[in-house]
Amino acid sequence: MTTVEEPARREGRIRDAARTKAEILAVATEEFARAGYTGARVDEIAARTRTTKRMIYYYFGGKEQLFTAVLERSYAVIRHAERDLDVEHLDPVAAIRRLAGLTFDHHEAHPDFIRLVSIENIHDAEHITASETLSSLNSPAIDVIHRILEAGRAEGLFTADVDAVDLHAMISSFCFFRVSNRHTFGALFGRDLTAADRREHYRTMLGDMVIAYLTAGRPAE
Amino acid sequence: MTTVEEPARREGRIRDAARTKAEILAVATEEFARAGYTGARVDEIAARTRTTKRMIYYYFGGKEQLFTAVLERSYAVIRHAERDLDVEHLDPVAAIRRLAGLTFDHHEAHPDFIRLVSIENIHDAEHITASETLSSLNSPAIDVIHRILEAGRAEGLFTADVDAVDLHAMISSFCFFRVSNRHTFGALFGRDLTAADRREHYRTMLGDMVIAYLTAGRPAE
DNA sequence: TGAGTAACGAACCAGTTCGTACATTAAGTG
DNA sequence: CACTTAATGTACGAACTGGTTCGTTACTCA
Repeated sequence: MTTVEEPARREGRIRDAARTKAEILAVATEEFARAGYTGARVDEIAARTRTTKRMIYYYFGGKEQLFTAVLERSYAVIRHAERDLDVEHLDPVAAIRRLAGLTFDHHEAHPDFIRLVSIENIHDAEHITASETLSSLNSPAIDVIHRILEAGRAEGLFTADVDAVDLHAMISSFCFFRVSNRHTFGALFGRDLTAADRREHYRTMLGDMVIAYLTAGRPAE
Repeated sequence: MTTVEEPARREGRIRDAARTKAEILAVATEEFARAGYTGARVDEIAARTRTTKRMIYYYFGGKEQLFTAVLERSYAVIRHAERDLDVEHLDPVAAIRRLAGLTFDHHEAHPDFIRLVSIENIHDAEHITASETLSSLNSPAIDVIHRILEAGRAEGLFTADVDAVDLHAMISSFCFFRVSNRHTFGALFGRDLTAADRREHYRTMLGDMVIAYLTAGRPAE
């Protein structure tokens, strides 16, 4: 152990700034999502890394900036997924249904992201507000929805003149709530909203709801 | 100050167990909602009370039990409001619309409760699960929805055979999200979902959405 | 090749935080 | 009025926590 090196084990372990930084971010994402901002421990994040706490401060500056970096990376993933939506070749009804379905899938696939957003809301979105990267981040999804809605109205399919941002809020709220509130909802109503065998049911329900809203004759107002 | 009593000031200050307990609960509710479970400080709660930290441990046992007590009291308020729903004298469509409206109003009126539920979800609802009071708490709202749906189906008004719990999830998700995620949503999309001048717009939108879903001819399935 | 620098680690520190031991006092009760 | 007990306040401590200090090592480029 003194003179003999263990090449396989030590490989790539030393002097890799990008890797160290990425590893800290990955572990921090898990830890913040698990325990909340205040509940997350810098020491714990460091311990689960192949480096030390010193490096967290070296690369990120502090706990607050680390959390902001975690949020920035997480939102970047979403933005990336939204850029690949590719639904505008479909007819408006199918396009909206597919968009809602993909939003549904994405929320289900990223529960850690949902938790981070919940946590950030508990802290009044102060990190997002302070981050130039995030506050100037336009969602491609809004543009997609906007164009689909216009096409749908042009074809006389959609009677409701909904705003794209509002529709996005409507779709997101169901997808988000289903994941974010699954624990309290399950405990209080005895129903697991994220149970695998009800997945298709809720996915369809969301699509039905949105399409029904967009295609229904507006009620008296 | 030594012999002369100040009746108005000292009135009801000493030896009032019920009052001390209630005051601790009220302050703790604010503090937990403000800072989260881990972020809330027992010392801070005590300081904002007319009593000391000793009393928190005397009456509640510890931070964890105090948080559970806060949740129990908060949910009791909801349950109480739900018992006074009184919408079943209306026709099914009006009843659902009114129920959705009242749910909407209740969420808007109790942002602290929303935050507590978000916080409890971050902690996987472990306090609710452990509390007998809460885990055995049936929501009157579900029964109300159930009966309205049956009436609506009997009258041939509602074509969709939605489950009451699912419809409750659908209504709640929008009401909840609008309050819980207002900070991140506002920061990212530049739209304040809780702005007073858009309140009626969203209230109507929710009602339209639910009714459209319930009355629409079901899509191919 | 050797000096400069980016990357890294161990140990430490000052302030905080939950919880408790101990002392005290108001209010019933016989 | 003694006497018991529920209710309350003070002071303290052990463990934790974010952040820092100081020193070391691998890489690179003149």
